[in-house]
Amino acid sequence: MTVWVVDWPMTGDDDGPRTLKTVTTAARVIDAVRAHDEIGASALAEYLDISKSTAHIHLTTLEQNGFLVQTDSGYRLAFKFTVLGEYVRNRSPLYRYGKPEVDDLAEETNQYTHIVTEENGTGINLYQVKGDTSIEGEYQTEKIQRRDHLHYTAAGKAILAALPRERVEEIVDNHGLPAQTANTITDRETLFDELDRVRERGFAYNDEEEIDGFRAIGAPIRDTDDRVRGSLSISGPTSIMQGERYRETLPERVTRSANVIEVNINMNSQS
Amino acid sequence: MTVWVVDWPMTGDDDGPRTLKTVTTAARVIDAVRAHDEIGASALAEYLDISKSTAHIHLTTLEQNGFLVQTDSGYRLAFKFTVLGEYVRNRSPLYRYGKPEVDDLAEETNQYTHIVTEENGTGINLYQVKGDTSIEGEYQTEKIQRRDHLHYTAAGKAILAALPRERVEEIVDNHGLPAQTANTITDRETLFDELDRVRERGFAYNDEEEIDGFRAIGAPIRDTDDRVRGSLSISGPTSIMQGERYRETLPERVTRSANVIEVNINMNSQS
DNA sequence: TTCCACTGTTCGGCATATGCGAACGTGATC
DNA sequence: GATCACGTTCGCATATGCCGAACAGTGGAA
Repeated sequence: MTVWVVDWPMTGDDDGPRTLKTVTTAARVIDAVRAHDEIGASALAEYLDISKSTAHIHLTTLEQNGFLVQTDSGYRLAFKFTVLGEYVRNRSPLYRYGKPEVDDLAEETNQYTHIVTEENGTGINLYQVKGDTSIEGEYQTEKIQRRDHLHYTAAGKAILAALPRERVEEIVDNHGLPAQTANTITDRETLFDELDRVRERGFAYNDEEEIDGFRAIGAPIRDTDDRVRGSLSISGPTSIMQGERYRETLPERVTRSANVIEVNINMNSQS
Repeated sequence: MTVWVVDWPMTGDDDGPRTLKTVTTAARVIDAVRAHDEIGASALAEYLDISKSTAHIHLTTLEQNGFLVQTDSGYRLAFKFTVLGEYVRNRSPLYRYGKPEVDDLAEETNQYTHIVTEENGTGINLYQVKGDTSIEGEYQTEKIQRRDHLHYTAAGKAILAALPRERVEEIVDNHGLPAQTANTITDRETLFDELDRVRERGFAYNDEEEIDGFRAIGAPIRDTDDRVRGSLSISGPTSIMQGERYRETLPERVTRSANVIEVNINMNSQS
């Protein structure tokens, strides 16, 4: 039975390479603050099983360095993360050249469109636009704030299919194949069979594997060296994702956009 | 002569409260990686004046904890920052309730519109939309990736005017009043006079104080307790920011949107 | 090819910075 | 006004972070 980490893979303190215990603790503090939205020294000490004074000095140190801000009732993550995060996002050619294409695609199809990349075996939602006919509510805005498993999204499967098999094995080892719906692929061999089909087709389907009643189509975006940089995907309720539109029209459209992004990235290619 | 820190205020290691030296070093590593986009152990060691082995263990520790990723030619900031940053942004009521209003305002006026908040005495660009008639190019996308001084933007001055005087003094002490253009206010008393006028009017002007040829109008967004949460502002070339539009129409429109945001925040007010 | 110069990586020892517990200060709540 | 819970400070013992030196791997130059 494999065990998978829910939030951030490998929170340090392994037996592997030498690491700095204090820094790892600081990272745990950041994750704890994130998990609680807002937290004080005492609660943090209990949560992380460290002394109150240690919790306190970690909080104040992180505050001094701009990672946390103190409010009336505790500490929370500072906007420094937003600024740094926006820098990281804009640094990525996938985002820079993908964004305009996502905008076009969303407007044209009126569906929820997003661009995804992979880091440490999980999917990062780099950009997304909801078309008019797509789902409403909190779902979309929340999605970009978290990492997703790759095996139950169209974007994720498009990426997995483009990775070398041993890398996929490693990812499955680390993160497992948790089910989201009854359709989620939870078996290793079934997943590899599916990835074969994705490679044949050139794009991936997600047929109610993440959310009941929702389908998606994802196409990979590759390097000149054929390494995946990420993927482009489009999703919506099954009611509008069916028939020829689902089998032909949308896949072609998504693949075309993915190709445009590839070309743009590779034209302006450095790094 | 006061000295101001350009990037992140107070990079720890003060004589003030006890802080963790190792964590502060890790923070310096993060800033260094950010400054270089990508960096290796040797270069980092030289840049931060630490030993190569220390640089190495810091890099690997931060990588283990998901803050850095290793590439062919060094380490760079990971998308973890993007995910955390997006969480922080969405956590902010100012962003959640401000975004739709910014979208409306930008579409209606066709100008560059943004929402700003303050942290550690600098302005954070939470959200921005460029209208059709606004400036083109890299400027807009870059702005959200950095912090700005508050004294030379309309949004910033709107915030400063709503802060208690001692807080403004403190901010000026820490960050100074560097000039951006010939119009930038660089004198302390002139600034306070200007802030008085902003308070009288209820909104702030930026008359080519940040960029030559560009004006802006900013209005504060307040709490129920009258504490500033941030501000809303609109900017554009002087050619379309003049006459009655500049003196009356736009200020009224911006102030109205700011009020709408205030109401929405305070209606759903917690935290 | 061989050499060199440059990285990244590992190791052990010493100094010290870290984490703890206990004590203190402070503000709320009953 | 007493009690509680929290944030904060203090000294101390020891774990641990930092260093220098040595080792390994890589790429280029001759």
